[in-house]
Amino acid sequence: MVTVHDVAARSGVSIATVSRTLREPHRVSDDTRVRVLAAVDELGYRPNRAASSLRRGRTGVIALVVPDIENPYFASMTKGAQVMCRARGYGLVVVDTTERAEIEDEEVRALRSQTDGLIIASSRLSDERLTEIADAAPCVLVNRRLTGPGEAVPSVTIDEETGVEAAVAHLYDLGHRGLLYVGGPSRSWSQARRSAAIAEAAASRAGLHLVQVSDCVPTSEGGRAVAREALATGATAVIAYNDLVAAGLLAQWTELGVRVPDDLSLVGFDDTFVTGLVTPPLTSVGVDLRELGDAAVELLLDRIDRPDANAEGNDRTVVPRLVVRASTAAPGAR
Amino acid sequence: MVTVHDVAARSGVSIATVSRTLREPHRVSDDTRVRVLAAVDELGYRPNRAASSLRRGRTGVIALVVPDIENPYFASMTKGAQVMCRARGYGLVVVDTTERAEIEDEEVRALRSQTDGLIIASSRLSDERLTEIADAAPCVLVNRRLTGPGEAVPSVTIDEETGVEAAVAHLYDLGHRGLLYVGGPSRSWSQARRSAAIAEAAASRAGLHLVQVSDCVPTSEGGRAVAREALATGATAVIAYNDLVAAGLLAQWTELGVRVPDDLSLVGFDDTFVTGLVTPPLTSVGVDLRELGDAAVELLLDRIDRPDANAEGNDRTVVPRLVVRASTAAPGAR
DNA sequence: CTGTTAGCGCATTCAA
DNA sequence: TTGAATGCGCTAACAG
Repeated sequence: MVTVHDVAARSGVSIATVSRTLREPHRVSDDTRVRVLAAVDELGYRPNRAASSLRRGRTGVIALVVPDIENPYFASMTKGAQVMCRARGYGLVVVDTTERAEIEDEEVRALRSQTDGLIIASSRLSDERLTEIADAAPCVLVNRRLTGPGEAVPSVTIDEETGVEAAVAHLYDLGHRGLLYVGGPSRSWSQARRSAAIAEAAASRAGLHLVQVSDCVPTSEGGRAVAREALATGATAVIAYNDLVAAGLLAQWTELGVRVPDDLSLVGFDDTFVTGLVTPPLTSVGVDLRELGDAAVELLLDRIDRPDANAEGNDRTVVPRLVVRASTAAPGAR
Repeated sequence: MVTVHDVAARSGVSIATVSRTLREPHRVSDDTRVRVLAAVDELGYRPNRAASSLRRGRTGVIALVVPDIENPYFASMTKGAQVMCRARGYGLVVVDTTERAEIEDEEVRALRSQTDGLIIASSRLSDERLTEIADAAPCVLVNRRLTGPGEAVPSVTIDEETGVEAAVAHLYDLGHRGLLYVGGPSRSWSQARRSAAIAEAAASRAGLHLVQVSDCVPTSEGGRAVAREALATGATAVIAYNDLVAAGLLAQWTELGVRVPDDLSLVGFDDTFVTGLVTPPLTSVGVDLRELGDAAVELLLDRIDRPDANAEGNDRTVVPRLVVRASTAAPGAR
């Protein structure tokens, strides 16, 4: 292992100067700088992160906690976070909690003292717990906003209302009057918001009849499982909790001989790459997920790098857009 | 921050005993152990990883380097690796190289000195580079086996021959005689192996005519792009480089009015969750990807934990299985 | 079984 | 502009 001492010896300066050359290049003379950097290069020196962390009290690493990395939603978010971290010289450790609150709690507890900050996406934890955590370490929430005592916790959330409104408007304008919403897990914060937003968007439209099914497992299997029930509602348009559920519905319907969009229009959520995998390609509403990851990292790093910034104004809202593809059309070609 | 000193003070022992209680519980008396652990608990003490790493010369963290975390293939692998790491008390940092060799090279260079070991999946680097890397740090390769001087580098690979053979046999036995293989990027190690294996499997079967298309972009868009060309070959059965390509082919064919499996049988590769997203569900050949991640972590940690184990026998081959779903059938229902 | 002690490699005082 | 010296928190000898 190459250390500062080796570099110092090679370039004929002290270890302090080596360290300084790397951290504050402007504080050494041009001459020494080149000599030191040359030595660094020749020896292939890389500062030991553990030592540096110990001394500085910061690790240069942040953690991203997600429920399930296999879910395209979080995979894309992770990708965005990764890119931003690279750009800002931070390391990123990704933790998959397998959707379990205990694991999330445990991991977060461990992580907060070993990283410079946390991004917690779609948390399963209670408001109280999250407030505690944010109190102990820099923290950004994604898909969750705390109200009350924890409201100082910065967060990145999606403007579900706008997204839902666009989807409902789209279907309504096509002529649909019977609408079904296949909702996800009722404990999910996003689910609650989407469900409420859909109810509201529907209520404000004359003649639009809304039915909601809830607690669908948010996977394609979940979608398959409720496909029949969905048909039985007699709706002509269906909005699914996410693209995976939509894909499941679509697959099962196809097997049952129901055609989309001829017999039934279908809208997904999140606009993941799944939309392009199925036939017909799925109309979906969502944000650029990489951007979501990006934004969370940015918010967190700003927090860390200047902790004296005002705690207010630290929430970011991302507005989704409706991407119309081939799974929606006017009803009644039947 | 709570340190060993706080715990020591609280429990009336020395800092050495605190450390010992945590690392080698059997080497302290029952009495002290309970006292120390109680203090640890009350104070919420967690050993500082940076300090521990610095002192021990090990970080307790390994890195997993993948080309693209958004790819379901690597997402699933990551999940497996994550679970195994948790079980063995290691941290995992996942790095996405966005399919770029320079980034992979750079990241690996940085990572190898800051982690206890590396898992490099589907590397874009040259054999020479990989040999060098493995020389400098514990390293496990996934989907790549080095021959010659680097053959001591442990690896986890898939028995492509067996998988391909199963797929070809399945189609042949169904009665197909015109087979098309839509191959992936020619620089890919897996692609080369699959292509060769298919040629061989086809050659050994009387009357089977094989056509290969190569360098398809390994995404659903790539599949869509070659869909027409694939039809033009006149084949009655198609094997795609991976499930994404298969999904693309399927989607495009469906739009063109070609029915699967009635007009054409289709087999994917990797058996990812994409198989269940499309209609009809895709016959696919692949390994359990989580297991692949598991195996890689296990191999690496064994290497790390007992470095004196013989360097031989450190390769693991995982045998894929053919999962027959609804996208394959006898030809000529036409 | 337990305590004392000496660093791990680095960043940062403080003097020069 | 540079160098000498200190200690971050922890673990592993070693001594008792």
